[in-house]
This record gives sequence, C-alpha cells and structure tokens, in this order.
Amino acid sequence: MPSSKSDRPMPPDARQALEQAALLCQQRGARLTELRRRVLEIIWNSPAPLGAYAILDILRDEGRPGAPPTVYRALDFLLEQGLIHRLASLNVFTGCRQPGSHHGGQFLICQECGLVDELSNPRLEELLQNEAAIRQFEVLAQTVEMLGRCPACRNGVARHAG
Amino acid sequence: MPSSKSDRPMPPDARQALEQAALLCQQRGARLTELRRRVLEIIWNSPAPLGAYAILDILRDEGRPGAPPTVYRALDFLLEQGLIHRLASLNVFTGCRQPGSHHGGQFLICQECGLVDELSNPRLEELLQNEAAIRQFEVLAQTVEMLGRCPACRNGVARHAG
DNA sequence: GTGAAATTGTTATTTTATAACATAACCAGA
DNA sequence: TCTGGTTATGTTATAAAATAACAATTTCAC
Repeated sequence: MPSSKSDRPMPPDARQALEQAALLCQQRGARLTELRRRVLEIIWNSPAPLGAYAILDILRDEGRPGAPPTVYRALDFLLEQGLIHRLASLNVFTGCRQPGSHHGGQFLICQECGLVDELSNPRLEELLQNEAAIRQFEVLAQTVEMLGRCPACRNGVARHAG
Repeated sequence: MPSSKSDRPMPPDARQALEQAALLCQQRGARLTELRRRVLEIIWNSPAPLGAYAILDILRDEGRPGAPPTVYRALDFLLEQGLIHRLASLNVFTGCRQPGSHHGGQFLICQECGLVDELSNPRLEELLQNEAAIRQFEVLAQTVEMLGRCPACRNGVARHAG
C-alpha cells in the first residue's frame, strides 16, 4: 500500500522507523500525535534531509494549517525523543537510524545528492568522550558531521540519494 | 600598549595570532586588509566566540561603515585562510589555534561561559577519515563539536571564559 | 597613468528560528 | 460526565543569520 499522501510508495525504512517510533513513544508515555507522526514520516520519506521550511511546504500542500512554529515544535519533540537528528552544518533534519539509544550521532553527508550515512563507532564515541574527560569537560551534546561526496556522486551518478 | 580600540589590553594569544596571520597571508600572497585584520582581532580579543552580528556591532561602535556583507566577507576570507573556525552548532566564530594547517578542527564548547577548547587529536582525525574511507566517501569538510560545561562552570564559577 | 581585478559600500531580500498569546484537544479525578 | 489543569496546536509577529545584487572604491601589475 502506498503512502497516504504521496504517489510514491513509502520506503521500507520509513515504515519500520514509524512503527518503532510509535512503540518507543508508547513505552515512554510520550504522545506521537498525528502531526508529529506526519512530520517524522515526511522526513523518512525524503531521500535527502529536509529543512524546516521544506517540511512546512509539504504540510501546506496537504491542506494542513501551518506556520513555522507548527513544524519547529514537532521537530523539537522528535529531537527530544531521539527520533530525528538535526544536521547543524546544513540546518536540516534526518531520521535517526538508532532511535531509543540517546546518542549524538556521527554523520557522513553528501553535498551533491544529500545522502546521509549515520555512523555508530564506539571507538570514536569513546575517543571523543575521553578527550572531554581529560579536560574535565562535561559533554551534553555532540555534533560530528563530515561533508563531502558519496561514492555514487564521485562516479558521476547525478541522481538523488535513495 | 593596549588595543587601539578597547580599554582592555589585548590578550597575548591575540597578539601572537595576529602576527602569525599576517605572516601566513604574506607568504600566500593573500591580503590581510585593515578590515579583515580588525575582524580577526575582534574575534581573538573576545573571551567567548562571537556571532557575525556581534562583530558587526563592534565595528559600528568604532564608527566604521558596515552592513552584514561587510562582516561575512571578512569572515569568509578568514575561513578560507584557515585563520578562524565557524562553530556550526552555535553560529559563531572563533580564532584558529593551529592556523596554517588546513584542518577541520575539533572543539569543546562551554554552553555557559563560551570557553572554546580546540583539540588536535591525530587518532581522532584518523578514525574519522577511516570511517569515511571505508565507505568510499570523500570528505571535504568536517564539523566536530562537543557542547557542555567546562571545569570552571561545573564548579560554579560564574564568570566568562578567559 | 591606465585598466583589470579585488575589495568594500550599500540596499534589499532570503532563510532559519523563536516569542507571545489565543484556541483547542486531552485526560485525570471529583 | 463535568471540570479544571495540562498539553498540543493555531496564529501573528518578529528576531536572528546569511546572501543577492549592484555601485563605488582601492589596489596593483603593466
């Protein structure tokens, strides 16, 4: 069955992510409302990470009422629940591939097609934490993003991330 | 001799950074103009990293003409020359502690006082590059920032970074 | 000096994000 | 099932960060 709002079928990743999000929220007593769920779905359905205003445009195309706070509040909720990440270097949002484990995340981001690869290297985490610990620095949030070109784009494949 | 535009004496770090910047630019044939030099000086004189508009305010207080592009162009130059870094998680700029070596930089940033500690851990760099290489990903820029609390602020010292 | 290139000045606009307050939905307890 | 507090959403306005576009000026090699 295709997505309720799009001509394209929902990617399997998206469906699974939404199911897991619902489960996690239920377990936590957090309310994954229709709006929040839809925003998460939009993010997962997009091949490339989306900015807040791009999400807003999609919501409006669906006939929903909406203004910037509508989107930013939903994004704030999803960020708090660890269901999405904000990529600070591009001001865009992408679905979290390891929800449930509150983590900073480490990303490879293709500047050409928008492909996002989320790493999860414990040695890297450890090394970062260690650098902070040596300096008696308490880490509350981390941003690890590498921008560049993905293999496909390096080979001249001029399509969008899939 | 104190700074030409401030009541406070220029920190030794700032003086040294400016000298090295001048040298590097000379070697490269890049023009560290009065405006660019002054912006770099403002950044180095500040205990906490500054946003573009904070820098603009300082320039205007000095009676200079100025609009956002004035500052952003100077910042772009300084970024290109590797003399400053942009901290994407806070939209602020800070002086580079290892100018000359074009590098992404890794930062510990105190959210309370603005203290910035620039790391330079080769093993960390290597680990990041390796993760990218494994995925055949070409890295063009990197952002590694850890936000939290510095030792002083953890101990309740409520002053600004020095 | 002259002309091309680089830098700066200036106005306007775009993009990203939040403040403030009104309305509506939800839900626990009487 | 009221009721009242909490949470979520609607709405208007504004703040904050960054860039576009073009004019004027400076710089510097020739």
